[in-house]
Amino acid sequence: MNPTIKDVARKANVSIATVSRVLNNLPGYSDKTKQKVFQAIEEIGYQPNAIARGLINKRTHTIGVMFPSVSSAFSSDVLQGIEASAHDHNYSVVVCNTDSDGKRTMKYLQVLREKQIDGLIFSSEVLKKEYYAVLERMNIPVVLISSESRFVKVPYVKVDDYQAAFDAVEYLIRKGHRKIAMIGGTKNDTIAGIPRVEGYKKALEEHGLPFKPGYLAYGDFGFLSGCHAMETLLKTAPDCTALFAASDEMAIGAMTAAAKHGLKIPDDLSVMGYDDLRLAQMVVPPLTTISQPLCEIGKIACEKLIYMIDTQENVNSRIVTHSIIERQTVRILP
Amino acid sequence: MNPTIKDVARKANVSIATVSRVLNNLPGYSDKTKQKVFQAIEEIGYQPNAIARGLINKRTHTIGVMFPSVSSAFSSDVLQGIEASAHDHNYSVVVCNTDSDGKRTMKYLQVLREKQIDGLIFSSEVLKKEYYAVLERMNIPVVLISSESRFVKVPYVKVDDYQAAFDAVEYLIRKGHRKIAMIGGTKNDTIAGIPRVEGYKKALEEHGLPFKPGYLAYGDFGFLSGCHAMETLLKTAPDCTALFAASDEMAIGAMTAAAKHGLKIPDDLSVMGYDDLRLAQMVVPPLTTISQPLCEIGKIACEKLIYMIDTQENVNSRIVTHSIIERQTVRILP
DNA sequence: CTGAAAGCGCTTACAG
DNA sequence: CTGAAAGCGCTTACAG
Repeated sequence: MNPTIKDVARKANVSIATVSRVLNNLPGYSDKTKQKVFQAIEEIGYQPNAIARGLINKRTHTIGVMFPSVSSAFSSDVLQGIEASAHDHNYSVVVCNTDSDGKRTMKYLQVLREKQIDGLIFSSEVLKKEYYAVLERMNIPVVLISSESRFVKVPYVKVDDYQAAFDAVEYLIRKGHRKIAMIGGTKNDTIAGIPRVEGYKKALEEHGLPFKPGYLAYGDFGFLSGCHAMETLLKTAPDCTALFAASDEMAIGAMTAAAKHGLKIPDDLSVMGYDDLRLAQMVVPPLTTISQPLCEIGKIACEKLIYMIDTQENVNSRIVTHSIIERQTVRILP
Repeated sequence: MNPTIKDVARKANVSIATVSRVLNNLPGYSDKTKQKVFQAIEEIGYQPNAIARGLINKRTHTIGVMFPSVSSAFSSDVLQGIEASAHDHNYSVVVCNTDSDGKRTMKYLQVLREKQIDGLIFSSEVLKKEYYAVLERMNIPVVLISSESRFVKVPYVKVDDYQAAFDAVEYLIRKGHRKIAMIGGTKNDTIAGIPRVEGYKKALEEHGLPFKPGYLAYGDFGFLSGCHAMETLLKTAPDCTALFAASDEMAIGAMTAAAKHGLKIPDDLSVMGYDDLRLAQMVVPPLTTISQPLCEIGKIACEKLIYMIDTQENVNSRIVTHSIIERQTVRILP
């Protein structure tokens, strides 16, 4: 049995109320009692019971974090940031893997509610009405990562995918490319799929370049899908000089497929990715790509969440700046 | 204010004791009351408060997980497995990032204790005496991942690194290689450093091959260190035909460095990695490597932990089987 | 089958 | 400055 506040009270010869006061740094005791109490705590190795505390305070100092998949490079970097910030503020984080499954998500929302978490970070998925309904009943703050919700004003923090894709393609154009193909992510993905394709189209348009359907292929963000998409593009866009892929994995898949067909990168084909995974620096040649400050996104989201918990005030969303990491897969066209 | 058990008791016209009974599926009420209670629960949208429950039951259905870094490929895959298994058993998992820092670890141990977690999974680091001392006072079960502790009998689940390295090198030998170099991980790392080097030496020895110090270089498991180590080996082991690296990242770094010097892989140099990261399949040529079932390791560890929590019994350690993933970086020597 | 009451380990008015 | 007591939302003997 772990010692309780009663034990220290007895040991220090004071009431539990007094012990509680010194524990919580409240006013109302002499220096002498304070010493006595601390000594007693020391001697019996007392640690407060956060559960009992939580029952009264209605604060658990715990937040929930939901990812479609905790093991993705994206999630794990974001999680690292969240954890760091949470720890700084004395919060714990419980991780939930939704598998992008509605039932699982609802189940999780329920257990998080029962466990009385103080707030929730919801990442990389659309916040369905159904989810929001329970969040509302839980009456806890939520912040979204890489996602927005139109019908409610929940703050989000994310990169502007549309703009980032636009910038990537414009970068290619500035390097002299006119025939630029793209491999999009999952076709109807409203978060990382559609906006990036739109940014691509917009960049072409602004620079007076025609959009040709044959120049656009789709994958699912994964390596293999990048290989396949490249095979397609080799037929439908044989004359393109540059390629923008909506993920590093697809970009690398495309590079692999291109190499199989004897294309040299960047001499015969320039390639740009999106994500800046660790592996982007490891491939040959190293991949030029779009970088999102994932760890920082996690930190910012967590900070916003804790701010909302502490103040009960609302908070603004935040578009975080992406950047172009120049490496060696883009060639300057004369 | 969320509704409490009192509210449903009032609504259903029964005592809170009765509500509690139907909630917990205990015997002692008529079918009619059961219906009434469920109806009341439904109507007012009641959810039990796990904190109040935890205070009495001394069970929080929460486990802690400590990693040196949650964002590493290793940790995130293991975490995925842990989360999956925990969820299946109705446990939540709170993640802790120790940064391999003793103070941070102790701090975390303390908050986990205050939060009354039911058990702990401790990954990829040596369980110091200091840590174990608080764990003992917490009186909760612990299981280690990819780590063992000599002075206490805490169960672990891991791959046999010594054996895995041995197998890798033996594989190379079977393919006809006699001059095999190695890039070891962090030199004094007792978990993933030393054992792999020992396995390498043992395999050479068993096959009557001499161990030459010049054939062994050290890195820190990272990509860059692999590049550097390869540069060294090119001088100290210019005639080697095969290389075993203690991590995929180092293997790929070595491949990159070798390529810079005009070596073709696997024609001029065979390479074997360790980890089977996603990127192992993406490099050209795809890397032959040692695979650990990370997700499964996480699951097994979690299952063992929950078993210990439930039964209070001890549990055996588990060596999980690694495998050799044959891809295209090892050439058969005539 | 059902309820009143004690108690889990704390915090917080309230009274002195 | 200090303590007795109520209460947070539950569970669990105990009595009926």
